Amino acid sequence: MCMAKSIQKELNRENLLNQGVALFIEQGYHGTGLQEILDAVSVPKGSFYNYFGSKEDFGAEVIQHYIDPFIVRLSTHLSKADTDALNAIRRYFDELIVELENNQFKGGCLLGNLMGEIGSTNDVCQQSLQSAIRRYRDLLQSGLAKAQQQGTVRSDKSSEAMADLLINAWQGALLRMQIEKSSAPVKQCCQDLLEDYFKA
Amino acid sequence: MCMAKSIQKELNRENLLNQGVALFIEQGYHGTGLQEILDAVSVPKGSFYNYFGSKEDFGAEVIQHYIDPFIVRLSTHLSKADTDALNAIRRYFDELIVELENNQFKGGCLLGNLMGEIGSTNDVCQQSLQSAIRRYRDLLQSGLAKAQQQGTVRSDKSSEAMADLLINAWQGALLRMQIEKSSAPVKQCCQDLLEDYFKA
DNA sequence: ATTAATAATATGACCGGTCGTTTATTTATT
DNA sequence: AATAAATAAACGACCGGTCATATTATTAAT
Repeated sequence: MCMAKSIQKELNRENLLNQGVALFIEQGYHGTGLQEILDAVSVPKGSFYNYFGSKEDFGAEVIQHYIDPFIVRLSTHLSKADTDALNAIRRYFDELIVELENNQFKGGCLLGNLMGEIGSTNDVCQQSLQSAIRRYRDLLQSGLAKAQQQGTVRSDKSSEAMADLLINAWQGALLRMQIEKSSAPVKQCCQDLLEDYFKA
Repeated sequence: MCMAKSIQKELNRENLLNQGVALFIEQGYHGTGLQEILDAVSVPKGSFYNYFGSKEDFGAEVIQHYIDPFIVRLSTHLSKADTDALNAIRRYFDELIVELENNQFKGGCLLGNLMGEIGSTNDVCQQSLQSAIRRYRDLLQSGLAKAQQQGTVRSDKSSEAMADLLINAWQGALLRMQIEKSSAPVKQCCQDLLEDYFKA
C-alpha cells in the first residue's frame, strides 16, 4: 500500500497545482479560496497543509508550475532544425494566440495577472514571479540572439532589450485582450514587433 | 445646515474614491476590504451604501476617478505651445517615471492591475476599464498623430497602432517594475519606443 | 416665528458566509 | 505497540451587505 499511497500523494499535489493555475488565472489570488481548489480535485481541506506550507507557498509553486510548460514549448520550437529562430518565435506566439482564442480570452497570463495583483505585497510570490520571468526572458533572449546571428533580426539593438520589450508588450496586450474580449491586441503586438521593429 | 451637510457628503465621496484608488493599486480589488477604506477616511460602515450601490459599483467609479488626472496631465502637456507633440509625450512619461520612483515602485497602474485581477470576471468593472483605457488611448493617439504631422514620428505606421503598442508595453513594463523594484523597465520602454521605433 | 408632523438621511450593530489556519482524533504503516 | 500520515471539525477574523433605530432636514400649521 505504501507505494500506491505515495503515488496518489504526488498525483494530488499535481492536481492541486494544475487547479491552482486554472483558478488563479481566471479569478486571481485573493479571488480564489483554497476550498474551491480543494473541492475541484477532491482533496479534504485538512490535507492541504500536508502538501503545502501555506497559501503563499502554494502560490509560489503554482507560478513555477505554470511557466514550466511555456519554457518547454518555446525551447522546443527554437531547437527545431527546419526553420530559423525568428520563425520559431513567430510560430510559438501564433500557437499561443490560437489557444487564447479557444479560451475566449479569459484569464490571459498568470504571471502578468499576479504581478499586478500581489507583485508589490507578497514577498514569497514576488520572488517566484521574479525567477519565473527571468527564466522565460533569458530563453527568449537567447532565441533573439540566435536570430541576430542568422541575420533575420536587427543587431543594432541588444537581444536583452528586445526580449524585454516583447515580453512587456505581450503582457500589456494580454491585459487589453481580456477587457476587449478580442485577440486583436496580441496579434497586433506580434505583428508590430516581430514583423517590423525587430526586423533586420 | 443643509448646505454644509451636502458639501461634507461630496467630500466624503471624494475621500472614499481617493482612498479606494490608493488601496486598490497597492493591494488589489479582492485584497482590499471596504472596512479598510472606510476606516482610513473615517466614514461609518453603514454609510458606504449611501454613497455607492455596491463594492462593484464603487470599483467602477474608482477606475474613472483614477484615470481622469492622467488624461488632464497628458492633455496639458500636449497643448503646451513651447514644444512639439513628441516632446510633450516624452515629458509626460518622464514625469510619471519620477513619481513611480518616489513611490518606490509599489503599485504601478491601477488599470493594468485591475485588468489582470478582475478584467475577466467582473462585468461592471470591465466596462469601466474599457472606457477608461479607450479615453486614455484616444488622447495618446491624437498626440502621436500630431507628432506625425509635425514630422517627428514616422507616418508609415498608424497612430492608433503606435498608441496601443506604447500603452501595452508601458503596462507590461509597470508590471516588471513592481517585481524587480526598479525603474529600468519603464525607462527602457520609453527609450525603445519614443526614441527609436516611433522616430520618423 | 415657533412648533408639530413628516420625510430623508446617517449609522452602528448584526447577518450569514467564507477566509486561511490549527488541532485533536482517526487511520494507516512500521 | 509505537510512529507517522490523513482528515473532519473547529478556530477567530473578516468579508460584503442589511436593517432597525437615531438623527437631521423639510414642510405645514399655528
